Amino acid sequence: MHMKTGVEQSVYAILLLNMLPEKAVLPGEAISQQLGVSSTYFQKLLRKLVSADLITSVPGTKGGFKLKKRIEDIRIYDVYLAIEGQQTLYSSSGILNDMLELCEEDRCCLLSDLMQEAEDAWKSVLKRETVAYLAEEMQADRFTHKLETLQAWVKDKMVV
Amino acid sequence: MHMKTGVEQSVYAILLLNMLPEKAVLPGEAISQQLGVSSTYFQKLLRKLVSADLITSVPGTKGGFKLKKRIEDIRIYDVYLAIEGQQTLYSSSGILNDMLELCEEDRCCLLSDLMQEAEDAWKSVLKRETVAYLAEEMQADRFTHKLETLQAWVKDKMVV
DNA sequence: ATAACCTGGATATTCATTGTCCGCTTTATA
DNA sequence: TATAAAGCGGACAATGAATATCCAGGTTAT
Repeated sequence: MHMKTGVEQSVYAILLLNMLPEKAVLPGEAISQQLGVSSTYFQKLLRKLVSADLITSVPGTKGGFKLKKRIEDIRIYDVYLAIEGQQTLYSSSGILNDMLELCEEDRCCLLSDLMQEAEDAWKSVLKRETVAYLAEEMQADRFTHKLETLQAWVKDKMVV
Repeated sequence: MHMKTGVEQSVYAILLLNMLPEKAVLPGEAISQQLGVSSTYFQKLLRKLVSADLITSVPGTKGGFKLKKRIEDIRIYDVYLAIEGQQTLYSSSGILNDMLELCEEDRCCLLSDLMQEAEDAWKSVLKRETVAYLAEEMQADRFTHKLETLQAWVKDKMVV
């Protein structure tokens, strides 16, 4: 039981895209390189973010990706949902139904309600904070110099 | 990101063992059959429950498994921990460290704190209820007849 | 002594995740 | 208008964790 690495990667990709000036885009290849992840695979994750309306893509020369929403409007949960999808953390395998030989209408799982409640509690934390919250955290003093380097890199790699 | 099926299986195994009279044990083979799962694999899960001090095993002829704790003292979280272990739901892959070229002492992940909080919220629900709570749920009227059948099966398969 | 059970290690299988590849469309620019 | 650079989507391969099997040991009742 472990969260996909794509969620973390996507969050940082969004923080990168947030450094872009208006109208500019960043090619997927560049993003992948900066994150240090497989570019062909990360393109697939980027498309999931596009499908979830978190970012937009521009095809063609001078194409790339940019934010569709402001980071204040992107909850961590939105990123999780875009990458991992709707599947629940727990799903019954129906053991009890077999053990008690329950008919269709009586089918149940003693754990489902509790697990659902636990999952809701988990999600509620991810729904509480947005990516903007992380951007603020990144403004810590000890990072300022490093951040400037990163912003310079973005200016170098961005197009239009 | 999905919980192992072994957690659900283990919970129902514990409920089965709870039907045993004092001193009696139930062979692992019988348990697996009742749950409808691979017996050789489930033996491994049973040993995890033994390591976690939730159940005890008796080797030799007339051997088997029985509860070590009362189900009132077994939290759902205990079962989860026994099967899935201590690993956290989220662990940083250190992307930010690479992006900002942070030295050892500055290493950090913006997501870690939030994810830890979410996980704690999730765990707190699993820590709240015990297996006894599930046993009560199972007492629902519509199950009474089926439960008697199950208890008869336990009496048939138990030893000593 | 034997049979029935648990134990622990080595190993195989399965499956979701991760990663690659290719042909396609779109668009800036020469 | 041709070319190059980018995203799109599907087919496919590699990886690794979860699941499953097997076997050579221990233990204990009969």
